[in-house]
Amino acid sequence: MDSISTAGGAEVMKRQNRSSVLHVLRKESPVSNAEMARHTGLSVMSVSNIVKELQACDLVETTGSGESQGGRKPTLYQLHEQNWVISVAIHVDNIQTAKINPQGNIVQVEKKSICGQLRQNEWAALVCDLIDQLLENTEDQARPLGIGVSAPGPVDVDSGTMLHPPNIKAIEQWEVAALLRERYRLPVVLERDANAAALAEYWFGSSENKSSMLYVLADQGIGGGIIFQGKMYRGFLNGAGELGHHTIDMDGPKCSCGSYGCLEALASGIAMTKKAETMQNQREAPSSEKQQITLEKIFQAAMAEVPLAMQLLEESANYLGVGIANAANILNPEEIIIGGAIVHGYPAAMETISYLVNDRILYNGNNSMIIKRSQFKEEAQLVGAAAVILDHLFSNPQLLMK
Amino acid sequence: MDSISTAGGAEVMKRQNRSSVLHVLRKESPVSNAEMARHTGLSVMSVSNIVKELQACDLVETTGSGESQGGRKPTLYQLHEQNWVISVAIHVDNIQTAKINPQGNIVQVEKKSICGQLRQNEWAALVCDLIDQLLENTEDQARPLGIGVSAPGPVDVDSGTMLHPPNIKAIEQWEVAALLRERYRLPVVLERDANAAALAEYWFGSSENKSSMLYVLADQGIGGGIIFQGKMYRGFLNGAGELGHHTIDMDGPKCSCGSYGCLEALASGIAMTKKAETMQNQREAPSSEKQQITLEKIFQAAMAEVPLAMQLLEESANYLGVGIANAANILNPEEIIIGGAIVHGYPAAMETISYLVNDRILYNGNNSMIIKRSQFKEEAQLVGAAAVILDHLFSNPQLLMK
DNA sequence: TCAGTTATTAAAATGGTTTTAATAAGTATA
DNA sequence: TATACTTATTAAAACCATTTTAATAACTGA
Repeated sequence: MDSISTAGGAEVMKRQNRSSVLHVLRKESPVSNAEMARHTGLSVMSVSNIVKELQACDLVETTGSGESQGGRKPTLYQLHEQNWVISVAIHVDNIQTAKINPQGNIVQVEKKSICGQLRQNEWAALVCDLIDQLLENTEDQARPLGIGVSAPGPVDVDSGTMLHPPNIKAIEQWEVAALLRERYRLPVVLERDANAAALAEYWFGSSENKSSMLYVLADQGIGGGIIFQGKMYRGFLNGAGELGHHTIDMDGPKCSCGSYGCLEALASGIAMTKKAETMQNQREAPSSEKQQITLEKIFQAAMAEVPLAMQLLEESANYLGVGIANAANILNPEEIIIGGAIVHGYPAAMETISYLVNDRILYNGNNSMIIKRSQFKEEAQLVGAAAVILDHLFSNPQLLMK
Repeated sequence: MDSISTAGGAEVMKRQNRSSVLHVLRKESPVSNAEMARHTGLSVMSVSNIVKELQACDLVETTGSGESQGGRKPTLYQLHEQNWVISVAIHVDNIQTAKINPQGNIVQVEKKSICGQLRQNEWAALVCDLIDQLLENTEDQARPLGIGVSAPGPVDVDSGTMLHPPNIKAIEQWEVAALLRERYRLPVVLERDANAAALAEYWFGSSENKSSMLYVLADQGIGGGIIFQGKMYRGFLNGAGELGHHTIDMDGPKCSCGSYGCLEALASGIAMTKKAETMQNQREAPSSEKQQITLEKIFQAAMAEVPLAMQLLEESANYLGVGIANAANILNPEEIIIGGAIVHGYPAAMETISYLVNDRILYNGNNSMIIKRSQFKEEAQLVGAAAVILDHLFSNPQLLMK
């Protein structure tokens, strides 16, 4: 059976319609039956029945009644606020877990920093510990609905496996989804971090919910996530959106990936600190006391208007502008959201980037493409992991109901 | 109503199922009811009924019976070969029209070269003339099912309007779809040329029908089309796939689009001829008789192993390799097909490009990404326009079935 | 207060799909 | 050659989520 096809009988229809209603509830809530009917194209009666079903499963609640549109006041509904999912964000140097409700609000967070090299089973133990902490003080009525995991790429989404993240040597072929599914008996979905962050922004962040969005994560490295037709586009091997590793200067410096002149080798936090170190070495005697340079310090220096720092950041913004314009010409998204430390630590970067992208983009009738800074900062992946599992559950409502 | 949503009742289900069957008939024919049921996920009974319906509309025909799989021989079906659509390919210097059947075979072609500047209404008259010629000697039983039009971008697909093609000055805001729909009383769809060529390759060409494909058209200019989950991805303003205008060398030459170092400014046919002219001028006295350089002549020179020509083409292939690798890292397609004069006039380009792409691509487990040369040459857009209208009809079967 | 609008609900009708069961037409093996 | 087993097709009945129709509820504005 073709996975693309949506053919089928009443069962398929039922699933699609419940999925549609759930997605509308998430996007438009609080919302009335009548309005949901307009959004989904279903009859009011069907929506009414479906909502009643969802209420019976404690997935939906009433939030009072809305303004009259000239007749009887509508009853408004939303996804039940007390429901929550478990969200896990695996980073190179820390792990976060959280309870997050369907509105994308963080109810509780647990975090653990990681010093030194951990083995794979130590990572596993840590993740489970943090989840257990979330579950401990649970006198909630509501059960967790599922677990979403965000992790550095590459990942195999289908099997829920972390493959071999370049900056976490000890992890290889870790079937994290299977582990958690087994242990907690819940639906589990794994997603690459930039994709998760993209979905966080699309669902709960600065996105205006256009049908296509490019999310760029500009931090120590540079990655991205793509939304096509309201859904995440992962590509063949979950490698879509790796715009950090596209060449914008064929004569540029060598990149960690082996190519030359990649955006990441020119504009990333790592590239900037490396460049700053080189400049420092040139100016001071090699034997003198060296100060450890970090991205954070570059931001601070720029805030203090140190010319070299400002120049470094401005250069980075320039490269980002060119690179993002490239991606925009290939993808032609309706909306671009830029997140990560660079645009938050040096807000002026957005101006440079916006200018360059608008200047270099081929098709942009009436300058209608939107380009914005992300709403989420460090918590992007965490909220994103929640969005990922919620998306999975809403697209497969049979996992939630009955 | 959200355009993304597939919610609805029996009517929606019916349309989706007929659409699925039609698409399977196109992809897998000749094919039995039972096999179609497996492909679509529908019951055999439903497929049987739907096929019977399609037969009644003369859309499907039997092609005898297939091999036994251990039981009764299956009756095989395919889309009726005698049906056809009208295909129109608008190029900068010529117009082609054709009758094309659902198997993608060209039944009849008409072509008209264009010398000098035509006005918009002259273009219109010419297109209609060529279509009329197709319809003239029609003692066919079957009527044409619809009209597909391929044209240089930018185009507005929704309204079927050619906006302002940079190389056809006289055309601006030409509502070509409305014109043809009015005149011939048939469904009409307009598509950008590179997208049409991409669909031609995906449906009828070298594609192995993976779920995602990047098609690159490397000719005088450089463009592209993207297939995503088996469907064309157009982007916001139908501008997706414009990888000709992404920068691969920030210090590169100025491009016609205003940017610097675009792939098109470095690797395209126009870029090569320009470069060849410059070299010629440097070597000869400016007053001497100059030979007009064309892309075709460069290919011939390379065939004759003239070093300069070979170097020019090899350089172009190099740029293409880098540019396509960039797009591959952003899109991570399962399959890349490269068409246009450059890879057909200089086949060795494929080796260079393949090598570079495979070398520079970030995620490519087991080298499983496919990279191939296109099957279609000049006729790509023409066949593509047919694919585009067929796709439209198959996705909206109510247009076909009474 | 009455006419007009919007929202919700109940019961019946609808309509395409699936199920069940029967038939048709092959293959493989003894 | 007969028998058992497969696979494909077809007909009638059952199914089931949706829509339709009609009635009711609740609010606005003149």
